[in-house]
Amino acid sequence: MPHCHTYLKRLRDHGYRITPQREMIIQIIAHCGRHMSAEEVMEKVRAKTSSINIATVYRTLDLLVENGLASRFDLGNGNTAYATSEHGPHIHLVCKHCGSVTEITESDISASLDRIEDLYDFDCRPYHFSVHGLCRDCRDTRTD
Amino acid sequence: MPHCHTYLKRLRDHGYRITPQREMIIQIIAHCGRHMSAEEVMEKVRAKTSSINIATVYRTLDLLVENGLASRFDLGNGNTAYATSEHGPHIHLVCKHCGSVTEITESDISASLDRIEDLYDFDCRPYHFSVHGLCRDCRDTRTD
DNA sequence: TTCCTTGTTGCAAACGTTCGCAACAAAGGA
DNA sequence: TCCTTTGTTGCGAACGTTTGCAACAAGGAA
Repeated sequence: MPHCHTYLKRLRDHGYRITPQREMIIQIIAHCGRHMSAEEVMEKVRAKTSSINIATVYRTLDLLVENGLASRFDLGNGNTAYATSEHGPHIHLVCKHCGSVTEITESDISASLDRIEDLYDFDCRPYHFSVHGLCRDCRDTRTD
Repeated sequence: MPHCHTYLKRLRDHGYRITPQREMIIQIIAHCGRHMSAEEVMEKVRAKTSSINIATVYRTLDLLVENGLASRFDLGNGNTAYATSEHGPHIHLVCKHCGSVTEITESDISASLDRIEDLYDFDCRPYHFSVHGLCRDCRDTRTD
């Protein structure tokens, strides 16, 4: 459900300027239902227009993350992905073997987050959060 | 409690060769009680001997992580740290504002890990695991 | 509408990390 | 002991990402 104008409004309300580059990048990640790497966003940009600089793509994605409009995920092996945060926090199970990513809901771990807040007086903001391990298929075929 | 010879033996038992470079890197991270970045390891190396190549430092740290002798931590803002895994899994609370790192024990979140395993049939291996949020001091001084 | 302020962009350089490759050397066998 | 095999190293190039800076342009004021 893309709401590009909502994202743009939020940015404008925060005092940021709306540029053609930002509009295009927001449109791309809002319309793409899944998470994307910066390089994938770049490719979509190139397909549409005379290429935006890659530094601008990174800066715009960072801007969205900083303002809570998108999430940044560490997919392991050094890869980073982004997605709009329409559905609240995203928590991922990343398989160390095959790299598959399973999305879970925050409520599945809320008990532990509450416990951490109580014990350590630490305000958990798990907007991007990955648990690394082995998915069922990979666990069945290896033992380490 | 450094047990360099234990680490070296484990590597040899796995079929890896023991080189002066590996001995030195293992000695450095085993004797340093806290987590270190690759660059910090490199500095310690330089202080002791005619510099080992940085690529060798990264390769050795990766080797230790892959063989369960060390852990790799994502400290947020793109920084990565390493530490020997003498005390079992390390779970960190990383403050998004000041970057402070608080170590917690696995038992604090074991209930959620068990729940994830049950619900998603996913074998959690949280040897390196970070929860991002705000520490008490930073939470008290800002609201976002 | 035009002007001005200042946030944003593109570029190029730099960063931390990884990779390919030829030279080297650890470890086992003769 | 020396030889052989092959895993490891150092080097340089490349990767993905971030940064500094001068030129540009969004958006408000006149």
